[in-house]
Amino acid sequence: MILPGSFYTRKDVVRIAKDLLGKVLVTEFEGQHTAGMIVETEAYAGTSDKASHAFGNRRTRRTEIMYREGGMAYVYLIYGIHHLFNVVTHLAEIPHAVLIRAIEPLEGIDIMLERRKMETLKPNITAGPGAMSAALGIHTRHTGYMLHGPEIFIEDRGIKVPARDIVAATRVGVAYAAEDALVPYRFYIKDNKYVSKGKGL
DNA sequence: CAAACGATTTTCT
DNA sequence: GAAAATCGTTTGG
Repeated sequence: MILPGSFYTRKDVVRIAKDLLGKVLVTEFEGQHTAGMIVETEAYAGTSDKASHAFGNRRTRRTEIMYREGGMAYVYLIYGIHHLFNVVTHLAEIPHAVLIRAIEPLEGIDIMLERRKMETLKPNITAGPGAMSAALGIHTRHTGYMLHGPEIFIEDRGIKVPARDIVAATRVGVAYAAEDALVPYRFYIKDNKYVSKGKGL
């Protein structure tokens, strides 16, 4: 089943980040169906989190989407090259979000290979937020899209991830965030080949 | 209006 | 392991 809005509007962004592990992210762009199981996420806890774009209640055209009600996509460009896909959470006016960092390909693998210009299926096809977005065809133009379709949605297919298989770690690429770089807001499925190799602290 | 920079990936040594 | 690639957003004049 497709996750309902109530899944995203909960107030505990860390809990949502953990709950998203094992869910299936699906995109349907121009008739191209691709899907993968989420294996790695990071939580960004709004105005008090120095690693968040919304730190200090900063509202700009780019971050405005995080102040909307949970349940939509926030996609932005990083390093001028990579598109990163986030899920907006919490209620309106509270800018929380979960970054989806990696998935395990399930459907439309041939399409992903083509988008990534790869010959064979290797873990790095979707290991890492920029790579994953490229494989699924996600672009900054998709910011604001609802996460219950028709083009982007996240499903619960009954996959259960045992608590002992969820690993908490520090977030990647946020060393500038001082003490907030130390919080264990990154979650991934233990021993999964598609988890990115990015280093926390 | 100009300048600096980043929630990364790839390539080359 | 280190460095380059590359551009929209943010910030300062």
